[in-house]
Amino acid sequence: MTQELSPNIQDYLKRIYEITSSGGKASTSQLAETLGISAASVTNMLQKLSKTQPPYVTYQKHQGVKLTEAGRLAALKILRRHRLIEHYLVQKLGYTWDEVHQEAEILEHAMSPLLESRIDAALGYPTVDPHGDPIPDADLAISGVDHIALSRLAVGKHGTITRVPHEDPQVLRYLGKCGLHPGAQIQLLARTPYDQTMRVLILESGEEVVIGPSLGGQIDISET
Amino acid sequence: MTQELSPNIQDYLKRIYEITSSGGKASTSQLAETLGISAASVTNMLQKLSKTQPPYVTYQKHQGVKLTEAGRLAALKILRRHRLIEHYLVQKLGYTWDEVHQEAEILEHAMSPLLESRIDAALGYPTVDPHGDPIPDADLAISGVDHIALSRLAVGKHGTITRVPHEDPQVLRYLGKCGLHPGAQIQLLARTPYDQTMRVLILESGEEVVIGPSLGGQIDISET
DNA sequence: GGTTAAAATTAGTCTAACCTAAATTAGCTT
DNA sequence: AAGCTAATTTAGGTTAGACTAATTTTAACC
Repeated sequence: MTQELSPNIQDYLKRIYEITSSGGKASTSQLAETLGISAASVTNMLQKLSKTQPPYVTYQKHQGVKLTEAGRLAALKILRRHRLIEHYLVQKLGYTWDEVHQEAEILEHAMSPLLESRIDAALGYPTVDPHGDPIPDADLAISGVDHIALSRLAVGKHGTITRVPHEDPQVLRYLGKCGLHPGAQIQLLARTPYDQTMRVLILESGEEVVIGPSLGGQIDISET
Repeated sequence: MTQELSPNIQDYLKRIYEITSSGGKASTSQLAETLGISAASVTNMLQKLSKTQPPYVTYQKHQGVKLTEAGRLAALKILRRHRLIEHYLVQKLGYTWDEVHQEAEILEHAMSPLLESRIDAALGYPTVDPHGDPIPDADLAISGVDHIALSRLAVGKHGTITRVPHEDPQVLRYLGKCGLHPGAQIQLLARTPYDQTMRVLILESGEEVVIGPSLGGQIDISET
């Protein structure tokens, strides 16, 4: 049961977790696309992961996959490592938040339980990573904060950024330049009816930023 | 030419470097033994490494291998990462010197050039790792300190420990308990003629330790 | 200089991932 | 309800790196 999973498999499980965390199933083509491999390869792996003892996913032909409890725990374990590393690189080694995802993507697979706990302690047992994503604790419990997508915030309302997308360095550099990091106070000034583009006021700097709907859907807010 | 070498190949090159650093060639069986794989697998790999463009080793049937310049540089690159990691884990994350080798063995393959330089800077550009092994600099230049094996020190002479073996945690815990770390001042009190066992005085603590010849051959001293 | 033991090599398999090309299925549109 | 298209699966092949078993080479000894 607790035989070490290959880095490869861990990546699959992590990706399935990310895709399904907002509900539903992960499709073969979604996985193929985001993992950068062919759909045929994904099918193979999903079949394999559904036939292990215990199975890590529930799979039915043409229906996509969901994680089993074993799969969810394996995904959380690697996600914890990923996010701890991101936090550590920013806090202790002077990385910027757009540099850490790629680095963590590799380091997460090279991290022993001891290193994990040392880094956790060195950071003071953090609960979120630099992008605002929650870090599962040592028992893999993960906090489900309730936030709302910026794109769903009502016009005129105030809020605090809680989470931003974490993968795309370009997006992160842009957000960073605007001051749109977790903790930043904002007010939604307007939303264009036609294309849903938003005008956002950043309270700290008093500056105004324009955010499109697709990016707005990936930024989370807690209303204040 | 500068296509990334696989972790596997890096391990081979590193091992060949370690075996041949005191001169001579690395034999198939030495490599098989220390890498923990079969001799047949090693032969395969050596043939492959001697046929790359550029070749990483010079290989002739039944004659063992030596690194080419390309192979030496690749080995030093990974050795630099290995030793930087060891130093970092001890200095910044509270590891003991017997814990770091295994950890570095894995992390070295997950280390980007950026991480390497950040860790190097965070440590103040160290020149030796916790076991006294020299760390190649960013240009892969490595300092050739001249030391002598403890087992070759003349009886009665004083010296400073410069290097200890780095792989075996048990040996390291023992040496640590004795106070036999790089920098420690010692005097060789006696060497038994029959079995070459040595009595060593540790000046700092005033304690006396007995060291066998095989361990003594792996501890380096600079005479004082 | 021949015998033999140890070391090294060859030959042939195996597994984990990936791939492409071909076949099948699901689900939408008429 | 038939047909079409996109998604998915199957079939078959590749590569890296390991293995075992069988063979060959080296070197050492009498």
